[in-house]
Amino acid sequence: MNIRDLKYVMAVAETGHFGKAAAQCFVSQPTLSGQIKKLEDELEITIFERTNRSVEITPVGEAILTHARSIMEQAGAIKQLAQAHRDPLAGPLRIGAIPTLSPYLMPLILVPLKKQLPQMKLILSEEMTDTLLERLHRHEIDAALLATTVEKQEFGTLPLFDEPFWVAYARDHTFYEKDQIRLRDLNNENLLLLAEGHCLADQAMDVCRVKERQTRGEMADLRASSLETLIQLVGAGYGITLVPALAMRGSWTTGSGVVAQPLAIASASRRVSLVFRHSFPRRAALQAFADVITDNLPNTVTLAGNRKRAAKKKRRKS
Amino acid sequence: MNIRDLKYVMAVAETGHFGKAAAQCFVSQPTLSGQIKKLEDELEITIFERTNRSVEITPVGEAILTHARSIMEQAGAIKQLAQAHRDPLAGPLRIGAIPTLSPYLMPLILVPLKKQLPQMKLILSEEMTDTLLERLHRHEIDAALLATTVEKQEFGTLPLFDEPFWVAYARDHTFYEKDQIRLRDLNNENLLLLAEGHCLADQAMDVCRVKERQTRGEMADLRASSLETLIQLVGAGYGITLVPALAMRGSWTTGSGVVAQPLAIASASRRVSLVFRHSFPRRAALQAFADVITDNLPNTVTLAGNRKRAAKKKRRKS
DNA sequence: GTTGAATAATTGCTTTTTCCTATGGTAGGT
DNA sequence: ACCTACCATAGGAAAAAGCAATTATTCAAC
Repeated sequence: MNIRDLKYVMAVAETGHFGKAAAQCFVSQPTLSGQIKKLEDELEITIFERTNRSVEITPVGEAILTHARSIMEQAGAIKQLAQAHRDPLAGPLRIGAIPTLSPYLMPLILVPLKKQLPQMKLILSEEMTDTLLERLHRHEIDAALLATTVEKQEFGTLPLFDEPFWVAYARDHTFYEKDQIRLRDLNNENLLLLAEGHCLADQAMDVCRVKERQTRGEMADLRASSLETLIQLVGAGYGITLVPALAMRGSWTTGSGVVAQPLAIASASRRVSLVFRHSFPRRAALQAFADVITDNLPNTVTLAGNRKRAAKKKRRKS
Repeated sequence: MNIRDLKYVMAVAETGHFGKAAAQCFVSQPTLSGQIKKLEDELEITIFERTNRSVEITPVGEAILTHARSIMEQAGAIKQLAQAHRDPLAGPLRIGAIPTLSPYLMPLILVPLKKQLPQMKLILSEEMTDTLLERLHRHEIDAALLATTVEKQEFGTLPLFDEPFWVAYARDHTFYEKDQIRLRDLNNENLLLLAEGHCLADQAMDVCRVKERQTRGEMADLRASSLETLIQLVGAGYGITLVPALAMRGSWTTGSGVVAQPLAIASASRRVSLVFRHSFPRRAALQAFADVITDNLPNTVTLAGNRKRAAKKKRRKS
């Protein structure tokens, strides 16, 4: 059986005429005749009772017609589905992001995204790097916003921007007097960290040249579960910490008694990238999404690699 | 698009493996690969995201799968429908019969029919010859039991049996004394007829060698609308009439004051046939139906042409 | 780091199916 | 008696689907 054959049957049933049905299907009359006959032979039934003068559908044929119509509907639905999804920008894009990035980056891009790619729908999730990679592997998300380099061949990477670390300390801390804070200034401080698994914790230790078990001070075992909590600990005088630049736009920056300033350390930044499966088919959607991000970043971060900051005014006019 | 292709897609989705899917569909892996690719090209979408290691269906693919499953179901339904109707004896047979035959023949055959062809369903209608032929032409019935020969090329005929006419008269009629009633005996009688359109009326006139307008006696304009009414008129002494042999089994034969006996006229019979469209596909069903009729007739009628009366006792044993 | 196993894609060729043009045959109408 | 309208058939060309063998890639194991 064949969808085409069913279309032929429907045409004959509709027109009551093999010739007209053939024309309607853009084939020759013998072709249509043959296909109908083939189908009848295959099913071992007579669908049309025909004489030279008339074509009448049999009761069985009538019953078949009902199902044939349903099949044509479903086939049409498939084509429409394909049509709708053909624009790779359309359809939901499942994005995961790390917790030290997501709450600060998303507010920056959601509104412009709506404007620039209205047909794109985002499904966001917020998890730590390892979890995101696992979910990416399992096709549960389509791409992940990470701040670590990923080596696995399975994945590809779209570098977005470099995000400097700032040092955060309580207003009454001695750092408040300094113009520049250098690496050696950090060495004597109690570096507060996020919980294990957060890449920010590793990166902070990396910048400060400490190893996992060397965390100093009485709060060595105290690790915050979120960046906001971490800031509160800093404000309470438990120590200092490093925060990514975009987090400076968080609500905590005003009236929390915590001050932050850039570090005078060149390497003190993390590269944020969009990581995806190489096999993911909608590369264009990812690229468009990445472009929206890089187009809408504040100057506190540096665009990565070959990216240029877009001329925003010009874009708005067009 | 093609039902086969959808089956391939479903197999891949099910197994997550092109090779296994191919085996499941009894084709080679390259064949299946090629067809999937063709379908993807045709729809301009990616249905499966594949690496050497894994095959994952895309969201679009998943959506398509739903419709594909529905299509497969409908296709299966069509095959089942065909299967059910493949036995040409099965399925309803729409039979029309003339009013002077139907009420007397049907009681004889309905029970044996149920026994011999339990899968056959009859839809009966009772109308006069012309109406039946008209309905046959319009495909409203599949065959007609008639007592007239039909010339139209459109129709075919299956002769069944010859049914003699008997003469019916009131018990106090002079015929009651006669052993044999011949043509000349009829000539002086008032021949009562059925209403116009009934073939029996024409045939009775034919047998008695009278023409339409020559009907004799005071009741020339009185024509009965049914055979039962006709008999009542005979019983009331309005005249005589001819009745077909099978009608002798009717309820009127006892206690109505009407007597019937065979005519001593060789040609005084009508041939009952099954008439059908040449284009009607289920010839076997008609033949089987005809066989049931001829197998279950009383000896008052003579089987037509090449038909033999079945050995009933033997048949019952087997 | 090289080899091996697994697996989908590609290639080249064969078989099957579909399609078209031309022709045949039949029933109805003029 | 011819003409017309119509579906069926025949023969050959084109397209599609199929297969076996090979290639390419990636993961895993030694």
